[in-house]
Amino acid sequence: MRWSKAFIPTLREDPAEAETISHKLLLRAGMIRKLASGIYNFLPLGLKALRKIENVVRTEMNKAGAQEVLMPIVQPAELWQETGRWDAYGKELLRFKDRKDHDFCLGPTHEEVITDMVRRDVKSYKDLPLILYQIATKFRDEIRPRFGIMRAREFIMKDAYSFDADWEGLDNSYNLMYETYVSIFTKCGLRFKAVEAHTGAIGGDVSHEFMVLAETGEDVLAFCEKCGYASNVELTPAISGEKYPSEPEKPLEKVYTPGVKTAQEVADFLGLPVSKITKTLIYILDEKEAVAVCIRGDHEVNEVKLEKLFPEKSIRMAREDEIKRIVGASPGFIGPKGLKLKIVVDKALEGYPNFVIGANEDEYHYINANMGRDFIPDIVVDIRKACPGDLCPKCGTPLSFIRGIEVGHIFKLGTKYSLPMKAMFLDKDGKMKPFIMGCYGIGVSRILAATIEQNHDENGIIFPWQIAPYQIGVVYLKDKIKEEAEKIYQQLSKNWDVILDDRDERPGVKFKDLDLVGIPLQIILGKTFEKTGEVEVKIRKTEERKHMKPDELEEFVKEFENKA
RNA sequence: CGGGGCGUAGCGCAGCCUGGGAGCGCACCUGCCUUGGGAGCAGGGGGUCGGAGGUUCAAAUCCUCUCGCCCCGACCA
Repeated sequence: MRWSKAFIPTLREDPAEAETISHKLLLRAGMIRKLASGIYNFLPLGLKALRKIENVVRTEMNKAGAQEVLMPIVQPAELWQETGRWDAYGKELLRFKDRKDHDFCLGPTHEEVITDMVRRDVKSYKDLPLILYQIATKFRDEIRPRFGIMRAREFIMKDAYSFDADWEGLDNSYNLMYETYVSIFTKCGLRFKAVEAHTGAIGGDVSHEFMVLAETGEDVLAFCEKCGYASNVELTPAISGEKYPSEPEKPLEKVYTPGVKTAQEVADFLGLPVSKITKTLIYILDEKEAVAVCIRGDHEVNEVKLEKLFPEKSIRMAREDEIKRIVGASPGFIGPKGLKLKIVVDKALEGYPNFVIGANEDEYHYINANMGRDFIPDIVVDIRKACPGDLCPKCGTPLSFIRGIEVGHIFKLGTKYSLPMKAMFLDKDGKMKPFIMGCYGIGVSRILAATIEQNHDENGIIFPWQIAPYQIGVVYLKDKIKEEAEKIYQQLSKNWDVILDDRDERPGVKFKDLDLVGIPLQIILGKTFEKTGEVEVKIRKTEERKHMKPDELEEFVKEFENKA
């Protein structure tokens, strides 16, 4: 491609709408433009990068024996009603009616459609296992889209579904996909980690997330450097590494704590560490029952654990007015003593002597509270998020924590969809059985954003070789040497994606643009070329500059590619 | 859904409080000049000031409504 002919509208300044690095750079590099909130156009350069990612995904999926299909984005309500998700899915499912007044939705995921596809035509165990996938547009009407294509409403996803005759088969398919994902993300040049994960709206019991490690990630991962254990903190058992000193129980004392509400404020007011404060949160179950959850002030409630404690029930925090009505005191002054609610106490309070609790009376707390003496919990369980200082549930080593961007998620679904949709096959023993399913997603457009979050510097994007829209950029700085640049461009284009900056621009502009869009190798013909006949090769990532004769380039690029 | 902010040229913004010429920088076009890190000079094109209604002799500016976008919150009391 010649830059003079290319539609690559780069921007000198950061657009005001962008907050995160990847969002700013995608806009500035002329790869995407917003059409509406959470809905983006992909310009040529952005699409090219996307295609590169798709290509890696497709190649590896095919290698694993999966077969590509394409399913519609518009889906009939009937299928969603079969699994009950028409009602269960909530507002993220964008629904509408056609001219005949029939209900449809835009597909946020395709379990129903694929299950329907397979149940119509797969009748025998002989056709199993079967793994089908597509790379397609999804629509989820996110509550708050943000960070550009990182959390968009319309986005590109690779979703795969496996069908097996039994659970062993599912294990095989699942492991196969796990390995395939490892090679996909490795080939994309990403630093990532696979973690045990929460299954959420898709369902099933086992799942793993693939997380690209980046400061700006929305998820937190806990992992063990020693044994390799890793999980999303939503799931990590909280095992305290702290040993509480045995300390005689002091008498309970009510203290006046005017205007201090948060645990930190209470701690500061009383001159105690935050860990000595407890906070009591009120949750509403199924819109009728209230429960109190009591944890240390320096800990956080893990609502996924709460959900598991009360399966099948909807859970939300109580509003301030509800708390006043139920407890008779304001948030910030709630405590377990004398509360006429079910009281869930976090395990970290077991054996913890002399802590502070709210008095259930505005402006007052109790100090020197002791569990068992001053209040009796209904349940003592692990209900908090794991945090630094906690121990690995597998080997007891202190855990490490890191932020990540979820780019892949694989699930063992079992019969969650096949059973309600009556997707059955005839097994060896002559019996009808439901398919044992798995599903496997990769956020293709999100990988593009995640790649940039992980690979950039102050000058712009630094694309990994495998997914760079252009791998090589050729620049000449004087018209006199245009011919030579042209020759190099022609030559290298036979094997690689090359862009020739033939614009009538000053050198600075060309260099800035090349850096901004993140082309891994820059071949520069300027002063030195005129003098010595050697071109300069700049490696974007390391900023190394090498000089060589034009006929050495091909060999150099091959080597560079092999190391990438 | 709650709170906050913002909509003025392609992008970034000023002007609004205190009503009366629609501006600045970048980008774009023409010419000269320049050519190793987003040059300089001169000239030029481009706007229903998000939309509707109202107040006024007069509205980007004041009032009402509306649409869109961004941020925070909706989970730590």
